[in-house]
Amino acid sequence: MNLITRNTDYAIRALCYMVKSNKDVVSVRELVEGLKMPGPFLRKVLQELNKKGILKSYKGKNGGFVLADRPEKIYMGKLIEIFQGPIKLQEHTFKKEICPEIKSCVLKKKIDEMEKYTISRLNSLSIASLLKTGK
Amino acid sequence: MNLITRNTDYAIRALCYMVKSNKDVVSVRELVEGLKMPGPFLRKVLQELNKKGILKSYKGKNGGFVLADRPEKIYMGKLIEIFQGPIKLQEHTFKKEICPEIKSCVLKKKIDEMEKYTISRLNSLSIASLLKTGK
DNA sequence: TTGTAAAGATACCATAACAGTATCATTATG
DNA sequence: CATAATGATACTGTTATGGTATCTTTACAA
Repeated sequence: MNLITRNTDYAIRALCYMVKSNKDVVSVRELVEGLKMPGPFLRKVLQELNKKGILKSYKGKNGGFVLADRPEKIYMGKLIEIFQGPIKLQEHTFKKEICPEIKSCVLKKKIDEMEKYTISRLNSLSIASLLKTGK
Repeated sequence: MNLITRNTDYAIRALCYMVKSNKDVVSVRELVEGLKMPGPFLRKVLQELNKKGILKSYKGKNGGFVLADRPEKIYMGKLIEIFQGPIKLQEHTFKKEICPEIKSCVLKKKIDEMEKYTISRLNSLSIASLLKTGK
């Protein structure tokens, strides 16, 4: 199972790298060199982050990407949602057609509990908090 | 994401059905009629449960399956493991080749925490506890 | 003693999600 | 105005999931 897929993962690492780099603008080329990721894929990821307002982009020579907000304000929950949609521990299964006893389904209730816990955790975890090493 | 895949789900429902039926032996045919599941697939699921000691099987006419243990002793964690392998919220991602900073990776630690929580929950949830409705 | 209704074993198949590539257009900058 | 960057989009390979299909084996009951 993957709570976090590859594109979300790349997004997280790229954002961390950008914060640590302390530069005005960071290009895909630089990120690829620093992080050993497949370039075209990472580009697609960053374009998506731009569309969703996490990054700002600058085209043309010396262009690149910049965080649109402080790293304290960028949460894992949001990033996951961007690339994977709403966070769910269980998809499709608990629908009427598949699970006729959905209303009384104890399993569904329990999984919903776990889901809430997971979501709240992910929503309290920011890029900034990932960078506080040794603490 | 699917904490529980279809085969695990079918296994859970079949086991619940068998407990509620109060019969000595329950055949696949009966389960298919009662639960509206694809027969061949369910058969494969039950065969697996038999191999793993969750069910006992009887071949031949009037044959079928019986729980090998009390429903209080059959846990979701175990069922998931049978069909999906060890429970993981995150696979493959946190390996050296992909995540060079694995030792200090804060994200990994946080996800490991969530994983432990989830596993402990699933391991405290038995077939019997799913059947205690209204409580 | 034999037909039949069950499970056992295995091989095969369709679909969708994931991970990634390839290409061409657009836009700043020097 | 060449070039180095992003924007947009279409395509592709692989794998996991969710099944089918088929043949074998076994036991009961008439």
